[in-house]
Amino acid sequence: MTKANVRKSPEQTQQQVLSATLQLFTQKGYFNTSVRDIARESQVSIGSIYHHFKDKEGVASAMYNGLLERMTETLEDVQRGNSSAHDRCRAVIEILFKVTEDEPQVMEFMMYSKHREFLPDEKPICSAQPFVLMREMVAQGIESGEIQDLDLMVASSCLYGGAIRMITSRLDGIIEKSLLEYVDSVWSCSWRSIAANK
Amino acid sequence: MTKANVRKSPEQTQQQVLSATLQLFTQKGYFNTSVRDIARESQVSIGSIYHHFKDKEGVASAMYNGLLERMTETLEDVQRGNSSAHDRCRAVIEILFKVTEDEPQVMEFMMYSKHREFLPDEKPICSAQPFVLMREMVAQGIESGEIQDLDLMVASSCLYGGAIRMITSRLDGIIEKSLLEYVDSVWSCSWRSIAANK
DNA sequence: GTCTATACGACGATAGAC
DNA sequence: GTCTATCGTCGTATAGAC
Repeated sequence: MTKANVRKSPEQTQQQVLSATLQLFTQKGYFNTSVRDIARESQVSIGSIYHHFKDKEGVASAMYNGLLERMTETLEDVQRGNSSAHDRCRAVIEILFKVTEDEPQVMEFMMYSKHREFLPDEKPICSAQPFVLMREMVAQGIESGEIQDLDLMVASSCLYGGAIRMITSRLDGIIEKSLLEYVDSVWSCSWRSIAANK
Repeated sequence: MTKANVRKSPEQTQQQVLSATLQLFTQKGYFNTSVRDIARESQVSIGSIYHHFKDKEGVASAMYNGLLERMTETLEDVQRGNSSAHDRCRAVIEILFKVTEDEPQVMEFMMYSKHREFLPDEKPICSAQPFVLMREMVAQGIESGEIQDLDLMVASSCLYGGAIRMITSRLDGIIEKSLLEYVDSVWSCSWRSIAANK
């Protein structure tokens, strides 16, 4: 009775902090967000934040790696659930559009922040696991003959580049309708750009 | 003799500041760069910097708008120097690759920083003049029948998206060769993705 | 116009009680 | 594990001499 006056589990506390942090970082950016802001929004005291995370950078790092991991699992599901490069890559674009619509902050933080400015020890995002997986799908398509025998970076950039620009445009507010309405037309352009001639 | 003890023109002083600022912002980011840093690197005192620019944000703003203007002029040249959408858009991609190779900091600052975090009053970059021009070229191509009758955002994203990803990958160091070696293959993919069927 | 010195506030991080 | 109060640092911006 003396100790357990608060019913929050440690995991719950951490999750509250990470959730508030995601909101704040995507709204105002890392440097415009103070640890005090995080404490206020998450209803967790500064002391507790520093107890659970080494420092402010530690909060950002935990969040970043958590989101990368989630995204990696999603992409692994896509890989398992489809057999051809064509179907896999299309499913990837559909999933990315879906996440953009359902959790725009997640997409914003993953694809659209300059992590190196506040996480100097992380690899650039395009070297991170999800992007590696996306390129692997393209590589398999080249091997199987579905995709033209292009340089891997060229093929990946052309296949995913259009979709990624649609995502950033949507996050910037210059596309008003849901991205899901554009899946078909974007995909048919993207695939045509690199598909082997039958 | 009493007044003119320094032979620098005001324009030169401003240019020194802007040049040092571009280096610092692309190396360390806006928030990791202090006005003291700018003063040291540009050999201009803090007082003079605040005399010429309203504040730190003013320095960033002057630099950003200057670069946007330069880029706009370049694209207007491209527009005048070519007649078909095909030739114009190809020339745009070639110019963007060239700038990336010759002045990577310019490209980095223009396309790859989160301006809204430190220039909250600026429009998102994809609404800025150079991007508008790029989309206009696509719109003309749709009108003339060179390009399929797609949604303008879809067509622009697919046409330029591959090239833009090549640029960011190059800036991130995951492409080692000069982008100029990739112009032909990127362009043939990009154009194929949206070209009308003859 | 250019400079140096300084005021002022905010932030990250810690100490230490509970 | 959680909290409040506080410390020291650093960054922006200004004042005022030249």
